[in-house]
Amino acid sequence: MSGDHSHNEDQIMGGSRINDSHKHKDKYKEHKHKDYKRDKEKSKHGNSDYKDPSDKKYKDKEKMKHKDGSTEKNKDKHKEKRKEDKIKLLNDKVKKEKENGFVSPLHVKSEPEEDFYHSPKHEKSLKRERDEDYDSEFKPKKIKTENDKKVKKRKPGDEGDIKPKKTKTQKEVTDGKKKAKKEPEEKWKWWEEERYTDGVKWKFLEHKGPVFAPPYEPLPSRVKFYYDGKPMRLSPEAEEVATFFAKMLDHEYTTKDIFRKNFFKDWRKEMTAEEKATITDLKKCNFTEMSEYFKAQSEARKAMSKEEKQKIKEENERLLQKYGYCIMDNHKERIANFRIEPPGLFRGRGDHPKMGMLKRRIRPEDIIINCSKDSKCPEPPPGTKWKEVRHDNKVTWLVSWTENIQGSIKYIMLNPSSRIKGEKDWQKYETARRLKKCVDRIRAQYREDWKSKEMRVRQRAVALYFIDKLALRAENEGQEYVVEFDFLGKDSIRYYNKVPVEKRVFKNLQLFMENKEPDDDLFDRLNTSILNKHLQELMDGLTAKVFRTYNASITLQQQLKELTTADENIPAKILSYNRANRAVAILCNHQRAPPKTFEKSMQNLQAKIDAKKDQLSDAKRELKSAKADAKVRKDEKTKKAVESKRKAVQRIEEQLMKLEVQATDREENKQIALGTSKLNYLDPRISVAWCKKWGIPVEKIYNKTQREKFAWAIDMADEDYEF
DNA sequence: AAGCGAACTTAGCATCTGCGCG
DNA sequence: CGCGCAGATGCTAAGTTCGCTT
Repeated sequence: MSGDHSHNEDQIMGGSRINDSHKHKDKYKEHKHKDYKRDKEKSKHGNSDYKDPSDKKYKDKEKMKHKDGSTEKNKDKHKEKRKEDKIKLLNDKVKKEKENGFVSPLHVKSEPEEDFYHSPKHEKSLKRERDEDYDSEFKPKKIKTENDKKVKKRKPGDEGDIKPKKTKTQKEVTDGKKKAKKEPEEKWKWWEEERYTDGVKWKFLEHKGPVFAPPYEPLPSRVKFYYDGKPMRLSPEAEEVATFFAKMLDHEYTTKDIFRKNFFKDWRKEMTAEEKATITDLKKCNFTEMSEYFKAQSEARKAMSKEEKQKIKEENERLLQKYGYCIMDNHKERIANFRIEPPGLFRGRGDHPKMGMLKRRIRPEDIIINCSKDSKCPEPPPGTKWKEVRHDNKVTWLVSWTENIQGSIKYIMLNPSSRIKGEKDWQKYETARRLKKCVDRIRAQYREDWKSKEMRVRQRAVALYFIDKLALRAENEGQEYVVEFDFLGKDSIRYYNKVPVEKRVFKNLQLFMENKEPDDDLFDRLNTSILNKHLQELMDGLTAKVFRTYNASITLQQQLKELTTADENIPAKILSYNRANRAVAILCNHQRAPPKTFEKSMQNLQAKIDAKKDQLSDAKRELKSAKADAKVRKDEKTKKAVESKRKAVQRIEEQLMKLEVQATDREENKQIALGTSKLNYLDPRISVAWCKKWGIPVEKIYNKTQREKFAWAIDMADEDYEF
């Protein structure tokens, strides 16, 4: 593997970064608000009833802001501002501990790796993409029929026999027209089939439509709402919205001004004229009875008998069976989210200006159905109509609607285990593998470009450097020049990192800052469109996020190689795996708040360990005495006793060690979330190969859902797979 | 060529589930 | 045989990218 830089332990397991970077509630105090400039008031889309005057105001305000910054030309700039990023350059002659030795307190807007995106399109047809993105050795086409290694080849559609794992569900599918085809009893290996090459996503698509949120059930009349101390009966519409608020009473955000203001405004819109006249001050509203009622309800639900619970479960299962699957091109596929999002109060992440707004109930009239012409089109609920039925096989969604908060479109799509998602995922990793082949060249080039006389090129090159390494790695070159990043990234997760950079990069950054106000764009000659065009020239299909995928996967592979020791037992190997995974998660800044129960659960585990230790010393003592006994008696029976004691000791030792490993793992994982990288950035074939190589059951690494998503990888990767 | 919207991926937290334990 | 917890799953917001439009 070529030019991957290796990380030193410090950086990977790194102390300060993680500690510094967990989210904290008051981050906005320091960071001001996440600036929601991107909010573009799309509400025009037929949701005018929710259009909110204050939104407009917000928008206008935004505009003004933009104006004076004179930086409003492109999207990435919006983003930069929005994030309120800062890069502080610090001259690190001052050692780490002296962090206030900033040479230059300049605050410059900058971007985290993925912020330079945004490309112009380059017409790359879907078709081409498909074909080229797969590495030839795994071209399904080839595999298509008979090939190969372990696969007991079978074409989908043949009669089955493999363990009918999914049989039950599969059976029913056949009710429709697909009957003839006889649905495969075994799992369908879509990865062995020919792919579409022309942007077509499917030929046949049939489904039952979405499941709507249950209608509102008015509160029993004994549950009162009080206004200004006096009980008040609300109209069902107003009451429903009030219950949304009541359900959140325990949450901190019901105390936030913006939240309350937005809620109150939207709530009033649902009120009758009289209600509106009466209820003019949210502070005078008392929702506690409602809140108590819901708490009681949820208690009651927990206390339900198991028959009742069973019944609910069965009902859910029925719904799943009916609505949770579709038929796409002769195969029954699982739908990811077949339930429409229920109404409620919007809670954006971070300091969202729209928090508290009413997210309205979606009705059939809001829904667009997508299915094939020759399918049985889903029926809208009696007495209603769909907004539209279309037959667009160039997209993958089955149902869509426009949401009223941001005006964006929401979709119902297939599960990650489906062919359509899996192929795309596979393709993503193939693109990253292609990057592997030319990453040295690309790196060499951007380093060269740091010296360019064209500002544009320099900026592009520095940006690319950050995209490549920054979030993902920090090289240790002398530590003489350090850049400090501090901004809010996706989901308002704080990104905080100090990165040693090469001198040239540092100097360039200083240059970029010359003659600029702290609020100006650091990369003023760069936008995502330029960058992306450039990337596209460097490698077909290259976009900024490919670097993330590549760096994540290559790091996993490297770390696995480095951390796995042949003579370790399985739990120890798994710890190594998790550590490798953790290195990636840290690189990608995948953090989590330490689980609320973390301390407690750690203590529990420690208690178990202590207990196990006691048990072990007991067992050892017994072994000893058995041995002594055997020495004297020398009969078969005592010999046997010694043997069994010995075994017991061994077993307990093993258990103890397992617990200890578990404790280590958990501790190290305190504020790291492994799931995201595992699911989205790590080529699953690396993990599968590792499992095969070391004889680790793949279940130890991937749970059921993950195995379903990565079925293709589990099936096709052998132990010498190399990313 | 920039701006926008559609489509699709990524993300962390909330809620649920089922299993091991007392 | 219920309880509590950890891990699994659900949910939906917030990203990226592409390509169309103007």
